Amino acid sequence: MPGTPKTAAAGTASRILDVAERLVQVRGFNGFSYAHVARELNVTTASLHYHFASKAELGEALIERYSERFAGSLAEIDRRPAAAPAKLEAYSELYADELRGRRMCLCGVLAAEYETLPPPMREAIVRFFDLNEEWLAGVLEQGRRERTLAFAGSARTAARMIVSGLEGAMLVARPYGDLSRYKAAAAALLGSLADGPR
Amino acid sequence: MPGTPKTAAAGTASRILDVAERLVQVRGFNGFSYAHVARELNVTTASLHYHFASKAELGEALIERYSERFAGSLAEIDRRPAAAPAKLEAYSELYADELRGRRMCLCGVLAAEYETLPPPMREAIVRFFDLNEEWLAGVLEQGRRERTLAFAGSARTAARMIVSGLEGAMLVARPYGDLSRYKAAAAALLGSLADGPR
DNA sequence: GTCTATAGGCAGATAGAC
DNA sequence: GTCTATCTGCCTATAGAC
Repeated sequence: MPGTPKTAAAGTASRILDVAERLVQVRGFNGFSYAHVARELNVTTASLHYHFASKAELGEALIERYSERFAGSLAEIDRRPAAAPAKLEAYSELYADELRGRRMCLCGVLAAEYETLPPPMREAIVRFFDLNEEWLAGVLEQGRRERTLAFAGSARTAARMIVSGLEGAMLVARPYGDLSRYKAAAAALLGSLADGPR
Repeated sequence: MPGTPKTAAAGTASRILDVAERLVQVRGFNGFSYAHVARELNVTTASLHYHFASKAELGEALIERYSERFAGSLAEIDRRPAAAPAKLEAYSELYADELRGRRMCLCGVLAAEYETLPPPMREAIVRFFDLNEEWLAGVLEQGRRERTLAFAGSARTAARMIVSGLEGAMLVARPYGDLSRYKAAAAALLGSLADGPR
Protein backbone atom coordinates (compact mmCIF):
# COMPACT_ATOMS: atom_id res chain seq x y z
CA MET A 1 0.00 0.00 0.00
CA PRO A 2 1.43 3.41 -0.93
CA GLY A 3 2.04 5.97 1.79
CA THR A 4 -0.85 8.03 3.04
CA PRO A 5 -1.06 11.33 1.17
CA LYS A 6 0.35 14.29 3.11
CA THR A 7 -2.88 16.23 3.08
CA ALA A 8 -6.14 14.91 4.44
CA ALA A 9 -7.84 16.37 1.36
CA ALA A 10 -9.10 14.18 -1.45
CA GLY A 11 -6.01 12.26 -2.57
CA THR A 12 -5.96 9.99 -5.57
CA ALA A 13 -6.80 6.89 -3.58
CA SER A 14 -9.80 8.67 -2.15
CA ARG A 15 -11.05 9.72 -5.57
CA ILE A 16 -10.63 6.17 -6.84
CA LEU A 17 -12.71 4.93 -3.93
CA ASP A 18 -15.38 7.54 -4.65
CA VAL A 19 -15.84 6.41 -8.23
CA ALA A 20 -15.54 2.70 -7.49
CA GLU A 21 -18.00 2.98 -4.63
CA ARG A 22 -20.65 4.52 -6.83
CA LEU A 23 -20.05 1.97 -9.58
CA VAL A 24 -20.42 -0.94 -7.17
CA GLN A 25 -23.52 0.50 -5.55
CA VAL A 26 -25.14 0.93 -8.95
CA ARG A 27 -23.76 -2.01 -10.94
CA GLY A 28 -22.43 -4.52 -8.43
CA PHE A 29 -18.90 -5.78 -7.81
CA ASN A 30 -18.92 -8.12 -10.81
CA GLY A 31 -20.44 -5.40 -12.96
CA PHE A 32 -17.65 -2.86 -12.78
CA SER A 33 -14.00 -2.93 -13.82
CA TYR A 34 -10.78 -1.02 -13.36
CA ALA A 35 -11.33 0.26 -16.88
CA HIS A 36 -14.61 1.90 -15.85
CA VAL A 37 -12.97 3.68 -12.95
CA ALA A 38 -9.91 4.65 -14.99
CA ARG A 39 -12.04 6.16 -17.72
CA GLU A 40 -13.96 8.39 -15.32
CA LEU A 41 -10.78 9.61 -13.68
CA ASN A 42 -8.83 10.01 -16.93
CA VAL A 43 -6.04 7.76 -15.79
CA THR A 44 -4.86 4.31 -16.86
CA THR A 45 -5.71 1.03 -15.19
CA ALA A 46 -2.01 0.60 -14.40
CA SER A 47 -2.23 3.71 -12.27
CA LEU A 48 -5.15 2.27 -10.34
CA HIS A 49 -3.17 -0.87 -9.65
CA TYR A 50 -0.51 1.29 -7.99
CA HIS A 51 -3.06 2.42 -5.40
CA PHE A 52 -4.97 -0.85 -5.09
CA ALA A 53 -2.92 -3.82 -6.18
CA SER A 54 -5.91 -6.06 -6.80
CA LYS A 55 -9.65 -5.73 -7.22
CA ALA A 56 -10.05 -7.70 -4.01
CA GLU A 57 -8.00 -5.11 -2.10
CA LEU A 58 -10.02 -2.33 -3.63
CA GLY A 59 -13.17 -4.11 -2.57
CA GLU A 60 -11.98 -4.45 1.00
CA ALA A 61 -11.04 -0.79 1.14
CA LEU A 62 -14.47 0.15 -0.20
CA ILE A 63 -16.33 -1.73 2.52
CA GLU A 64 -13.99 -0.49 5.24
CA ARG A 65 -14.42 3.14 4.29
CA TYR A 66 -18.15 2.74 3.79
CA SER A 67 -18.56 1.13 7.21
CA GLU A 68 -16.54 3.82 8.94
CA ARG A 69 -18.51 6.58 7.30
CA PHE A 70 -21.74 4.83 8.21
CA ALA A 71 -20.66 4.37 11.80
CA GLY A 72 -19.89 8.07 11.84
CA SER A 73 -23.41 8.87 10.70
CA LEU A 74 -24.85 6.71 13.45
CA ALA A 75 -22.64 8.43 16.01
CA GLU A 76 -23.89 11.73 14.66
CA ILE A 77 -27.48 10.63 15.26
CA ASP A 78 -26.54 9.69 18.81
CA ARG A 79 -24.78 12.99 19.37
CA ARG A 80 -27.93 14.79 20.44
CA PRO A 81 -30.62 13.22 22.58
CA ALA A 82 -33.75 12.16 20.72
CA ALA A 83 -36.61 9.74 21.18
CA ALA A 84 -36.15 6.31 19.66
CA PRO A 85 -38.68 6.78 16.82
CA ALA A 86 -36.84 9.90 15.66
CA LYS A 87 -33.58 7.98 15.65
CA LEU A 88 -35.12 5.22 13.57
CA GLU A 89 -36.42 7.81 11.16
CA ALA A 90 -32.95 9.33 10.87
CA TYR A 91 -31.51 5.87 10.28
CA SER A 92 -34.00 5.18 7.52
CA GLU A 93 -33.09 8.51 5.96
CA LEU A 94 -29.43 7.48 5.67
CA TYR A 95 -30.48 4.82 3.20
CA ALA A 96 -33.01 7.05 1.49
CA ASP A 97 -30.09 9.33 0.66
CA GLU A 98 -28.34 6.48 -1.14
CA LEU A 99 -31.43 5.81 -3.17
CA ARG A 100 -31.65 9.45 -4.24
CA GLY A 101 -28.41 8.84 -6.14
CA ARG A 102 -29.90 5.68 -7.63
CA ARG A 103 -27.52 3.74 -5.40
CA MET A 104 -28.30 1.19 -2.80
CA CYS A 105 -26.44 0.17 0.34
CA LEU A 106 -22.96 -0.99 -0.70
CA CYS A 107 -23.11 -4.07 1.49
CA GLY A 108 -26.62 -4.90 0.37
CA VAL A 109 -25.43 -5.07 -3.22
CA LEU A 110 -22.40 -7.10 -2.23
CA ALA A 111 -24.55 -9.51 -0.23
CA ALA A 112 -26.25 -10.50 -3.49
CA GLU A 113 -22.85 -11.45 -4.94
CA TYR A 114 -21.57 -12.85 -1.66
CA GLU A 115 -20.66 -16.28 -2.99
CA THR A 116 -18.32 -14.82 -5.61
CA LEU A 117 -16.39 -12.55 -3.23
CA PRO A 118 -13.01 -13.19 -1.58
CA PRO A 119 -13.17 -14.08 2.14
CA PRO A 120 -11.87 -10.74 3.46
CA MET A 121 -14.69 -8.94 1.68
CA ARG A 122 -17.19 -11.45 2.99
CA GLU A 123 -16.12 -10.89 6.55
CA ALA A 124 -16.26 -7.12 6.20
CA ILE A 125 -19.81 -7.34 4.86
CA VAL A 126 -20.95 -9.37 7.85
CA ARG A 127 -19.31 -6.86 10.18
CA PHE A 128 -21.28 -4.08 8.51
CA PHE A 129 -24.57 -5.84 9.12
CA ASP A 130 -23.52 -6.58 12.71
CA LEU A 131 -22.80 -2.90 13.18
CA ASN A 132 -26.24 -1.93 11.95
CA GLU A 133 -27.91 -4.55 14.08
CA GLU A 134 -26.10 -3.56 17.24
CA TRP A 135 -26.89 0.12 16.89
CA LEU A 136 -30.53 -0.59 16.13
CA ALA A 137 -30.84 -2.96 19.07
CA GLY A 138 -29.66 -0.15 21.33
CA VAL A 139 -32.22 2.25 19.94
CA LEU A 140 -34.96 -0.34 20.25
CA GLU A 141 -34.12 -0.97 23.89
CA GLN A 142 -34.18 2.76 24.48
CA GLY A 143 -37.61 2.92 22.86
CA ARG A 144 -38.92 0.14 25.02
CA ARG A 145 -37.71 1.89 28.17
CA GLU A 146 -39.18 5.19 27.01
CA ARG A 147 -42.39 3.45 25.99
CA THR A 148 -42.15 5.08 22.58
CA LEU A 149 -41.68 1.70 20.87
CA ALA A 150 -43.42 -1.62 21.40
CA PHE A 151 -42.44 -4.94 19.87
CA ALA A 152 -42.66 -8.61 20.68
CA GLY A 153 -39.48 -10.60 21.20
CA SER A 154 -35.95 -9.35 21.69
CA ALA A 155 -34.56 -6.02 20.55
CA ARG A 156 -32.01 -7.98 18.57
CA THR A 157 -34.63 -9.81 16.55
CA ALA A 158 -36.49 -6.58 15.88
CA ALA A 159 -33.19 -4.98 14.85
CA ARG A 160 -32.58 -7.75 12.36
CA MET A 161 -36.04 -7.25 10.94
CA ILE A 162 -35.31 -3.57 10.40
CA VAL A 163 -31.94 -4.13 8.72
CA SER A 164 -33.47 -6.77 6.45
CA GLY A 165 -36.55 -4.73 5.76
CA LEU A 166 -34.70 -1.59 4.74
CA GLU A 167 -32.12 -3.45 2.65
CA GLY A 168 -34.96 -5.14 0.84
CA ALA A 169 -36.86 -1.89 0.45
CA MET A 170 -33.83 -0.37 -1.30
CA LEU A 171 -33.37 -3.46 -3.44
CA VAL A 172 -36.95 -3.50 -4.68
CA ALA A 173 -37.46 0.26 -4.96
CA ARG A 174 -34.58 0.75 -7.37
CA PRO A 175 -35.98 -1.14 -10.37
CA TYR A 176 -39.03 1.09 -10.09
CA GLY A 177 -36.84 4.17 -9.88
CA ASP A 178 -39.19 5.27 -7.17
CA LEU A 179 -37.94 6.65 -3.88
CA SER A 180 -41.49 6.77 -2.53
CA ARG A 181 -41.64 2.99 -2.63
CA TYR A 182 -38.74 2.87 -0.23
CA LYS A 183 -40.21 5.59 1.96
CA ALA A 184 -43.59 3.87 2.17
CA ALA A 185 -42.09 0.47 2.98
CA ALA A 186 -39.79 2.01 5.58
CA ALA A 187 -42.64 3.96 7.14
CA ALA A 188 -44.85 0.87 7.31
CA LEU A 189 -42.04 -1.16 8.83
CA LEU A 190 -41.01 1.40 11.43
CA GLY A 191 -44.61 2.41 12.05
CA SER A 192 -45.40 -1.14 13.12
CA LEU A 193 -43.02 -0.62 16.04
CA ALA A 194 -44.66 2.58 17.28
CA ASP A 195 -46.22 2.26 20.69
CA GLY A 196 -49.73 3.41 21.40
CA PRO A 197 -53.33 2.30 20.85
CA ARG A 198 -54.36 0.87 17.53
CA MET B 1 -35.67 -20.63 -30.73
CA PRO B 2 -35.37 -24.36 -31.44
CA GLY B 3 -38.52 -26.43 -31.59
CA THR B 4 -40.08 -27.62 -28.37
CA PRO B 5 -38.84 -31.10 -27.44
CA LYS B 6 -41.30 -33.86 -28.24
CA THR B 7 -41.65 -35.01 -24.67
CA ALA B 8 -42.70 -32.75 -21.82
CA ALA B 9 -39.97 -34.38 -19.72
CA ALA B 10 -36.74 -32.59 -18.90
CA GLY B 11 -35.35 -31.63 -22.28
CA THR B 12 -31.95 -30.11 -22.79
CA ALA B 13 -33.22 -26.54 -22.65
CA SER B 14 -34.90 -27.31 -19.37
CA ARG B 15 -31.74 -28.77 -17.88
CA ILE B 16 -29.78 -25.74 -19.01
CA LEU B 17 -32.30 -23.52 -17.28
CA ASP B 18 -32.06 -25.60 -14.11
CA VAL B 19 -28.30 -25.17 -13.84
CA ALA B 20 -28.27 -21.54 -14.93
CA GLU B 21 -31.04 -20.70 -12.51
CA ARG B 22 -29.13 -22.06 -9.57
CA LEU B 23 -25.94 -20.34 -10.64
CA VAL B 24 -27.67 -16.98 -10.94
CA GLN B 25 -29.45 -17.37 -7.63
CA VAL B 26 -26.17 -18.15 -5.90
CA ARG B 27 -23.65 -16.03 -7.84
CA GLY B 28 -25.63 -13.38 -9.71
CA PHE B 29 -26.09 -12.80 -13.42
CA ASN B 30 -22.66 -11.19 -13.86
CA GLY B 31 -21.09 -13.92 -11.75
CA PHE B 32 -21.87 -16.90 -13.95
CA SER B 33 -20.95 -17.81 -17.53
CA TYR B 34 -21.90 -20.21 -20.28
CA ALA B 35 -18.71 -22.06 -19.42
CA HIS B 36 -19.97 -22.74 -15.88
CA VAL B 37 -23.22 -24.16 -17.16
CA ALA B 38 -21.52 -26.16 -19.91
CA ARG B 39 -19.10 -27.73 -17.49
CA GLU B 40 -21.84 -28.96 -15.17
CA LEU B 41 -23.80 -30.45 -18.06
CA ASN B 42 -20.76 -31.90 -19.82
CA VAL B 43 -21.49 -30.09 -23.05
CA THR B 44 -19.77 -27.26 -24.88
CA THR B 45 -20.70 -23.61 -24.78
CA ALA B 46 -21.49 -23.81 -28.49
CA SER B 47 -24.21 -26.27 -27.67
CA LEU B 48 -25.72 -23.89 -25.15
CA HIS B 49 -25.82 -21.16 -27.77
CA TYR B 50 -27.94 -23.43 -29.92
CA HIS B 51 -30.65 -23.43 -27.23
CA PHE B 52 -30.22 -19.85 -26.05
CA ALA B 53 -28.59 -17.66 -28.66
CA SER B 54 -27.41 -15.04 -26.20
CA LYS B 55 -26.95 -14.66 -22.49
CA ALA B 56 -29.67 -12.02 -22.53
CA GLU B 57 -32.12 -14.52 -24.02
CA LEU B 58 -31.17 -17.08 -21.44
CA GLY B 59 -31.72 -14.47 -18.75
CA GLU B 60 -35.19 -13.65 -20.04
CA ALA B 61 -36.12 -17.32 -20.19
CA LEU B 62 -34.90 -17.79 -16.63
CA ILE B 63 -37.09 -15.03 -15.24
CA GLU B 64 -40.08 -16.12 -17.30
CA ARG B 65 -39.90 -19.70 -16.12
CA TYR B 66 -39.22 -18.66 -12.54
CA SER B 67 -42.20 -16.31 -12.52
CA GLU B 68 -44.53 -18.93 -13.96
CA ARG B 69 -43.43 -21.50 -11.43
CA PHE B 70 -43.84 -18.99 -8.64
CA ALA B 71 -47.30 -18.00 -9.85
CA GLY B 72 -48.14 -21.70 -9.82
CA SER B 73 -47.05 -21.96 -6.19
CA LEU B 74 -49.27 -19.02 -5.29
CA ALA B 75 -52.20 -20.60 -7.11
CA GLU B 76 -51.52 -23.77 -5.19
CA ILE B 77 -51.76 -21.85 -1.92
CA ASP B 78 -55.06 -20.40 -3.08
CA ARG B 79 -56.36 -23.79 -4.12
CA ARG B 80 -57.69 -24.63 -0.68
CA PRO B 81 -59.36 -22.12 1.61
CA ALA B 82 -57.23 -20.86 4.47
CA ALA B 83 -57.08 -17.86 6.74
CA ALA B 84 -54.90 -15.01 5.59
CA PRO B 85 -52.15 -15.53 8.22
CA ALA B 86 -51.71 -19.13 7.08
CA LYS B 87 -51.40 -17.97 3.49
CA LEU B 88 -48.75 -15.45 4.45
CA GLU B 89 -46.89 -18.15 6.29
CA ALA B 90 -47.03 -20.39 3.23
CA TYR B 91 -45.79 -17.51 1.10
CA SER B 92 -42.86 -16.91 3.43
CA GLU B 93 -42.06 -20.60 3.26
CA LEU B 94 -41.67 -20.46 -0.53
CA TYR B 95 -38.67 -18.20 -0.03
CA ALA B 96 -37.39 -20.18 2.93
CA ASP B 97 -37.13 -23.13 0.56
CA GLU B 98 -34.84 -21.15 -1.73
CA LEU B 99 -32.63 -20.29 1.19
CA ARG B 100 -32.32 -23.94 2.18
CA GLY B 101 -30.42 -24.42 -1.08
CA ARG B 102 -28.28 -21.39 -0.26
CA ARG B 103 -30.13 -19.59 -3.05
CA MET B 104 -32.12 -16.44 -2.84
CA CYS B 105 -35.04 -15.21 -4.93
CA LEU B 106 -33.89 -15.03 -8.55
CA CYS B 107 -35.39 -11.61 -9.08
CA GLY B 108 -34.00 -10.32 -5.81
CA VAL B 109 -30.50 -11.15 -6.95
CA LEU B 110 -31.15 -9.64 -10.36
CA ALA B 111 -32.52 -6.47 -8.78
CA ALA B 112 -29.08 -5.86 -7.29
CA GLU B 113 -27.57 -5.97 -10.80
CA TYR B 114 -30.52 -4.20 -12.39
CA GLU B 115 -28.55 -1.39 -13.99
CA THR B 116 -26.35 -3.83 -15.93
CA LEU B 117 -29.21 -5.89 -17.38
CA PRO B 118 -30.79 -5.66 -20.83
CA PRO B 119 -34.23 -3.97 -20.92
CA PRO B 120 -36.27 -7.16 -21.49
CA MET B 121 -34.82 -8.66 -18.33
CA ARG B 122 -35.50 -5.47 -16.42
CA GLU B 123 -39.13 -5.47 -17.41
CA ALA B 124 -39.56 -9.12 -16.48
CA ILE B 125 -38.10 -8.45 -13.04
CA VAL B 126 -40.56 -5.66 -12.39
CA ARG B 127 -43.42 -7.88 -13.50
CA PHE B 128 -42.30 -10.49 -10.97
CA PHE B 129 -42.44 -8.00 -8.13
CA ASP B 130 -45.80 -6.77 -9.35
CA LEU B 131 -47.06 -10.33 -9.29
CA ASN B 132 -45.96 -10.79 -5.70
CA GLU B 133 -47.44 -7.51 -4.66
CA GLU B 134 -50.78 -8.16 -6.26
CA TRP B 135 -51.19 -11.59 -4.73
CA LEU B 136 -50.18 -10.32 -1.30
CA ALA B 137 -52.55 -7.36 -1.53
CA GLY B 138 -55.39 -9.82 -2.13
CA VAL B 139 -54.44 -11.88 0.90
CA LEU B 140 -54.13 -8.77 3.03
CA GLU B 141 -57.58 -7.58 2.03
CA GLN B 142 -58.92 -11.00 2.85
CA GLY B 143 -57.27 -10.79 6.27
CA ARG B 144 -58.77 -7.40 6.93
CA ARG B 145 -62.23 -8.65 6.07
CA GLU B 146 -61.75 -11.76 8.21
CA ARG B 147 -60.30 -9.62 11.00
CA THR B 148 -57.31 -11.95 11.15
CA LEU B 149 -54.95 -9.20 10.01
CA ALA B 150 -54.72 -5.55 11.01
CA PHE B 151 -52.57 -2.91 9.39
CA ALA B 152 -52.59 0.83 8.83
CA GLY B 153 -52.79 2.16 5.29
CA SER B 154 -53.62 0.35 2.10
CA ALA B 155 -53.25 -3.36 1.44
CA ARG B 156 -50.99 -2.42 -1.46
CA THR B 157 -48.56 -0.56 0.78
CA ALA B 158 -48.51 -3.40 3.28
CA ALA B 159 -47.94 -5.83 0.40
CA ARG B 160 -44.93 -3.83 -0.74
CA MET B 161 -43.55 -3.90 2.77
CA ILE B 162 -43.82 -7.67 2.84
CA VAL B 163 -42.16 -8.19 -0.55
CA SER B 164 -39.36 -5.84 0.42
CA GLY B 165 -39.01 -7.29 3.86
CA LEU B 166 -38.72 -10.89 2.73
CA GLU B 167 -36.37 -10.08 -0.16
CA GLY B 168 -34.15 -8.24 2.30
CA ALA B 169 -34.40 -11.04 4.84
CA MET B 170 -33.09 -13.49 2.23
CA LEU B 171 -30.38 -11.09 1.16
CA VAL B 172 -29.05 -10.55 4.67
CA ALA B 173 -29.53 -14.10 5.95
CA ARG B 174 -27.38 -15.68 3.27
CA PRO B 175 -24.01 -14.21 4.29
CA TYR B 176 -24.65 -15.65 7.74
CA GLY B 177 -25.57 -19.01 6.23
CA ASP B 178 -28.37 -19.01 8.73
CA LEU B 179 -31.92 -19.89 7.75
CA SER B 180 -33.15 -18.98 11.23
CA ARG B 181 -32.25 -15.36 10.57
CA TYR B 182 -34.65 -15.35 7.69
CA LYS B 183 -37.32 -17.17 9.64
CA ALA B 184 -37.06 -14.79 12.60
CA ALA B 185 -37.21 -11.69 10.41
CA ALA B 186 -40.13 -13.09 8.44
CA ALA B 187 -41.98 -14.03 11.62
CA ALA B 188 -41.44 -10.59 13.13
CA LEU B 189 -42.58 -8.92 9.93
CA LEU B 190 -45.69 -11.03 9.43
CA GLY B 191 -46.41 -11.12 13.15
CA SER B 192 -46.68 -7.35 13.16
CA LEU B 193 -49.72 -7.73 10.91
CA ALA B 194 -51.54 -10.18 13.16
CA ASP B 195 -54.77 -8.82 14.58
CA GLY B 196 -55.61 -9.03 18.24
CA PRO B 197 -54.70 -7.35 21.54
CA ARG B 198 -51.10 -6.52 22.31
C1' DG C 1 -28.14 -31.08 -31.53
C1' DT C 2 -23.55 -31.41 -30.50
C1' DC C 3 -19.02 -30.97 -31.70
C1' DT C 4 -14.11 -28.48 -32.94
C1' DA C 5 -12.10 -24.39 -33.78
C1' DT C 6 -11.74 -19.80 -33.49
C1' DA C 7 -12.81 -14.99 -33.55
C1' DG C 8 -12.80 -10.58 -31.01
C1' DG C 9 -13.22 -8.31 -26.91
C1' DC C 10 -12.53 -7.23 -22.23
C1' DA C 11 -10.95 -8.64 -17.78
C1' DG C 12 -7.27 -8.28 -14.00
C1' DA C 13 -2.60 -7.75 -13.59
C1' DT C 14 2.66 -6.76 -14.35
C1' DA C 15 7.26 -4.78 -16.21
C1' DG C 16 9.73 -1.10 -16.83
C1' DA C 17 10.39 3.81 -18.74
C1' DC C 18 9.69 8.44 -17.27
C1' DG D 1 2.67 8.25 -9.39
C1' DT D 2 1.54 7.85 -13.96
C1' DC D 3 2.52 6.24 -18.27
C1' DT D 4 3.05 2.61 -22.56
C1' DA D 5 3.10 -1.88 -23.67
C1' DT D 6 2.00 -6.34 -22.99
C1' DC D 7 0.55 -10.86 -20.99
C1' DT D 8 -2.68 -14.28 -19.96
C1' DG D 9 -7.02 -15.74 -19.30
C1' DC D 10 -11.88 -15.77 -19.67
C1' DC D 11 -15.86 -14.10 -21.82
C1' DT D 12 -19.79 -14.13 -25.43
C1' DA D 13 -20.57 -15.54 -29.82
C1' DT D 14 -20.16 -17.70 -34.58
C1' DA D 15 -18.82 -20.87 -38.60
C1' DG D 16 -19.01 -25.08 -40.23
C1' DA D 17 -18.20 -30.32 -39.86
C1' DC D 18 -20.56 -34.37 -38.21
